[in-house]
Parts: sequence; C-alpha cells; structure tokens
Amino acid sequence: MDKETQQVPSDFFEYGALLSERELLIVNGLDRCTARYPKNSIVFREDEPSEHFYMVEDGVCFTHRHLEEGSRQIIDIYFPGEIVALDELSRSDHGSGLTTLSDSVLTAYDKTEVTQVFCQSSVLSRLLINMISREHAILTERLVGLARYCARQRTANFLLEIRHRIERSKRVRQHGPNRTAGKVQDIREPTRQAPDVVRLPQAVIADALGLSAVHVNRVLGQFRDEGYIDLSRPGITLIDLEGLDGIAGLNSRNRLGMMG
Amino acid sequence: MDKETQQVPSDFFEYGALLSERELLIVNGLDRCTARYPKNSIVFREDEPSEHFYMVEDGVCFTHRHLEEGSRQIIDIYFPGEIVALDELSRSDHGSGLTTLSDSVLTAYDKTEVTQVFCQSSVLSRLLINMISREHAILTERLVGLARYCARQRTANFLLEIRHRIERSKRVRQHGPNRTAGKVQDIREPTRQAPDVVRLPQAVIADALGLSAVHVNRVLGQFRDEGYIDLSRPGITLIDLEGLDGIAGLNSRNRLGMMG
DNA sequence: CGGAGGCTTGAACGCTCTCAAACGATGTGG
DNA sequence: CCACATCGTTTGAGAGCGTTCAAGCCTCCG
Repeated sequence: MDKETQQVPSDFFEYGALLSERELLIVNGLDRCTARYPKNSIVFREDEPSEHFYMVEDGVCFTHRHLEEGSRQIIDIYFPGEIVALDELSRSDHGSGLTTLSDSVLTAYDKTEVTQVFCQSSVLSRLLINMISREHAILTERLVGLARYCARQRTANFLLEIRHRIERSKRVRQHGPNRTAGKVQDIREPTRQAPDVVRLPQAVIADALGLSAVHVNRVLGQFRDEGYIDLSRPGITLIDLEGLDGIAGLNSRNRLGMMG
Repeated sequence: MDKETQQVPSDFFEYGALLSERELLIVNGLDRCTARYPKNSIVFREDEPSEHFYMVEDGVCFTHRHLEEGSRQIIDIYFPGEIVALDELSRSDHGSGLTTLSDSVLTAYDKTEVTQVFCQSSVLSRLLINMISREHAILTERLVGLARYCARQRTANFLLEIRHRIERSKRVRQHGPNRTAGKVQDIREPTRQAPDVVRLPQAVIADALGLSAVHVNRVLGQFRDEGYIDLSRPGITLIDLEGLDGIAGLNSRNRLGMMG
C-alpha cells in the first residue's frame, strides 16, 4: 500500500470493501476539519442543526439524549477510529448530543458532500450502507439487552463490548502496512491503554445501561467479590472474561460480523 | 402521474425523493415475488440465511428475537406499505425473525439485486440511505423509551405510535393520483380499519415494550378507568389522544420528520 | 356445548430506585 | 504543607414498580 492508503480514515478498512485507487482518491479528497476538544466539552447538542459527522481520532466521547427530568440516556460510546453520527446523514438536525469524556481530537466531514460524493460511486454507496447497517445491528442488540436482561447481565455484556471495541479501536489505528503483519507495536502508555481495563465513570456506564449509578456500583461490587473484575486500581480491570461472558448470557451474535 | 407510477411501491413516496422517469423504470423493473401468508405463520426465523427483504402489502406482522429462556423481544411491528428487514441489506443472515399477526400478503425483493441496482443511481442510493436512516431514528427512539420511561409512559407512547403508523399506512396505500388531492375515500371496513382502534394482542404489546402481559393489562386497565381508552369492544379504542400524549411525556421529536 | 386463547384480577416476591451518608483521590488556594 | 472543595466511589435502608404465580372470566369458534 502507498502513502495515499495511509491517509484514508482507518475505520473504512473494517468494512471489507476493497477500495480501488479511484475510490481512495475520492475519499482522500473529502473536505475535513480536525479539531481538539477538551475533556467534558460539548461538541454538539441534540436538536442543533447537523452539518457534519465526525471521526474520533483520539479520546473517548459519547452520544446522548437528555430527558425532561434532567436525566440522560447515553446512546453509544465512541473510541478512536469510530465514526459518530453516521445515522444522521439524512437528517437536518442532531438526534442526539455529543460530549467528550476525555481530551479528544475529532475530524469533521461535511455530511452533504460525503453523501453526494459517495452516492456517485456504487462501491462507496455500498460501503456507506454497510456501515449504517452495522450501526443498526449494534442498536438492535442494545435494544434487546435493555428490554430483556437484568442489571448483572447488562453490565457484564457492557464490559465485554467495551473491551471488544477498545481492542478493535487499537487494531484499527495501526492502519496501513502493519495491519496484516503479526508485528505488534509496544503499547506506549500501559497505564492508560492497558488491555482489559475499562476506564469509564460508573455514572456513564449507568446512563448507557439505563440504570442508576448506585446500582451499577453494587453490581460491580458483586463482580469484584466473585472474582470477575478488579476495582482496587482506577478503572475496571477485567479478570475473568469467560465468567463475564457466562453472566451476560447473550449468544455470541453480538460480536457482529460485517458485510454480506 | 401515469400507470408506471402506480406500480411503484408506495412507501418510496414517503421519503421525499422525487424519482425521475429513469429511476421509476429501474424500481419497477425489480424482480419481486408476492405471496400470501396465513395468520401466525413464520416468514423467516432469525439466523436463517437472508436473501430478500419484504414489503407488507396487506396484514400486520412483526420482527422479533427469541431469548434463551423462551421469552421474546419484538423489535418492530409492520403495517401495510412498510418495508421489513431493510436494515439487513448488508447481512447474510436474518438478525431477527418475521411472523405474521394476521393473514398477510408480502412482496419479496432480492436484496442483492436491490443493493446493486440502487447503488448504480445516486438518487436511489440517497433514497436507500434515507430509508435506513429513518429506521435508525425509530430504533433510537425506542431505545431511549425502553431505558428511561415507566410502563405507563411506554404504553401510552406505544399506542400513539401505532395509531400514527396505522394512519400513515392507510394514507400511503391510497397512492397514485389521489395522494395530493383532499379527496378521501370511504373506509371499506369500519370495524377492522376504524381509526383510533389498536388491534393487537396485549401479549404482543408486552413483548414489544419489554413488559409482562399482566402488567400491560394493568396499565391498560388504569387508562380505561381514567377515561383515556375504551376496552369494552375488541381492540383498544383510543379516546383521549391529548391525554395519552401527556402521559407519554415524550417530546414531539418522535413524530420523526424525514429527509435532510 | 365445550375447549382454547386471550383478558382480568389478586397476592407476594424481588429487582432496582431514591435518599442519605461516608470514604477516597485529586486539585486548589492560603 | 495543610485546609478545603470537589468529584467519583462505596455502602446502608426503605420504598416502588413490575414480575411471577395463580386463579377466574369472557369470547369466539368448532
């Protein structure tokens, strides 16, 4: 692969569409605007006019909806390499707000331009549809989880899903030539990027799972006592992945394959 | 509009994309297979290979997921004119099963053909993306509802949403020249198609809302006692729509606008 | 007339919430 | 360097909402 390939937003690779030279040029030619956002800053609010979608370059952020009483529901959490607000391509306003959890770097793409440009190419159209469909599958999974599983199951499933996405995020970010090679670069900051450590405030987990922070804490306490996780250090350290998977009790379907 | 227009699946009109003669020809040229399904029959099961998506011509059906313990979660309910399994365009298997609630007529379209053909046209690509995005918005709404609202709110909201979709379904089915004219045809079967009557088993409502059938019944009983609905006749007759809307307590956002 | 499926209602249990109060880490200003 | 504020975590007690189990009823239909 050449230099141009490395400029392509890394997440695109995940969708199995082999882009030709022509499509790569199109994608690389897109207008983009990269900016830095401090921790806990609001990138956009729900109901604001929506002109861009974003790719997370660095940091962690989440989409959310505010409810009347002051509580909020977190729709999804995004890690580096993931794309935010893809589902809003055809909306004129934001269906949910976007807030950063840590200092973040985001790249904004113009929705109108992307839609128009992508629709010109059948390969890119397919790619876009695949990406949106994947979001849809994740959302369906989450819906079933919220409706039918208890706090223990939801929490265990959540921890595993976040772990999976952190891993995927790391993998995706080593894009370019190194992707297929077995060569793995050393992790730069073991404390921040350590594997199997979920570093999210319990209040955020609660808002994502539709639970109270107090009860999330209680469930995590149970998991700690049962030896599944470790809470003595900052963050949630996953110890027994199979055990958590057993608690989650969800079929392996949620590890969603892509493409068709 | 000419005869060709009337052959176009009516739901496409809802998305505001003005199709040119050329696109209409493409859409009308799609392979399709219309079949009749008796009440309570399974059209496809989850995890089965997925080759088609369906348009509901007549009847009511729903998509669902089965859980280990034997319970099920209903993902969505579909009325005439609506499209099923659109989100599975890029999947090779069904993420959820499809079952009929009443005697139904469904038209199957080949997923691969539709994807390929639609991706050739930028207008149709956009249309497809808009339709999928709309599904996404609905799903997000449902997610927030499940996570953050109590049984009364969810039930009230559900009744209003179903009413809205039944109305929309009726409107969409009078496609063609009559669409824009104020002329409204008489309803043929007032008992079956009466406005403001939701004819769904309470067990189905429960499975859609993530509640037990017993508790749905209790909530409906409350609504009856409070004068919002009437249960003396078969089905649920909505009496006080504003009242129900007040209970639902959701912003008007769920009456989702389309296009961007 | 009898059976089946859906609806209705009661009682008790249990999961999760709210309220409340500490605790610990972190950061800030005196 | 310490006092203090703040934020996130932890734990307890009590209340509420929805569940399960169980039984009876109604209605449609054979």
